[in-house]
Amino acid sequence: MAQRFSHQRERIYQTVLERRDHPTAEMVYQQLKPEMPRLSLGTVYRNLQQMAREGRLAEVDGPVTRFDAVTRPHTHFQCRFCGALMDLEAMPYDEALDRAAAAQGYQVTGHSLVFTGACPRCAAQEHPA
Amino acid sequence: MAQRFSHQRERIYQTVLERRDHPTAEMVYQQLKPEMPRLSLGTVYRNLQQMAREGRLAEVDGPVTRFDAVTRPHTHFQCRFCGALMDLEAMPYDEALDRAAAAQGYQVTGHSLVFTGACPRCAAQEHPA
DNA sequence: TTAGGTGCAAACAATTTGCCGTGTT
DNA sequence: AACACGGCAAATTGTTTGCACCTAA
Repeated sequence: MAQRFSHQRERIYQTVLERRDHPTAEMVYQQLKPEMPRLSLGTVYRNLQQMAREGRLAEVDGPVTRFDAVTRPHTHFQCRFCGALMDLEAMPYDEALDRAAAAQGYQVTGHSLVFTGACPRCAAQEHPA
Repeated sequence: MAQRFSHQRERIYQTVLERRDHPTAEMVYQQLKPEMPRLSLGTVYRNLQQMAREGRLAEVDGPVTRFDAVTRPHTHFQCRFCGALMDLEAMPYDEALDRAAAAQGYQVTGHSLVFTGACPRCAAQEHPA
């Protein structure tokens, strides 16, 4: 019943932790394949999902699911030009938001806040709104 | 080049508009099939996507994409028990949020705010936190 | 008449699962 | 030894696309 140690799982976790770009299962797989040639994509999916269930990783949903090793509440920014998903500092209203939602009759356990727009790099190029 | 009138598209739009549960393509298809037996799921996907591009509908992403006829900024609540996705009144901090994110160096064009927890109905049943 | 729209089926892409051998405890 | 884990491939599921026909303008 209890969980056992697994070399693969630890490397998968470290990969998500070290990368700051909230990788997808495929991205993790591609990165690890060279050093673990027998690794299978199914294993990556299974472990990411398992760690997400346990709260060791956070899932960020979208057309393709991304994973985040930062589980404390924070905010994301998605660039609609390059597609990158990056972290933002916590919003000043974080707790106030949960309270406001709770006031509408819901039991709130958390929230997800994602901003959309142009990241500094893409904005610097030619991207007229 | 210009868009033409299409009976199917209008019924698809009305369906999303009338339902308040942010239906998926499949849900729209199931609802319309009885009255339009020759309707195809591909057509539903094509039209939903087209209307989303035009801004006539909003896309809410997740493992399965949902569609929303309310395109003015507002907030969603997702129940983690029954899976329902419902509207919340606008949060009091809506514009302040965009300003806070912009202060971190991004060109913000919008945001998505989704709360998670138990909806009133599920909370009323047996769902200890 | 002439694009745009539709139905249908095949193609795709992301993710899950069954099976069976392997590794941790 | 027991049972979680991993590899592999097949199966599911959500979504897109090619093509020939239909229809609004």
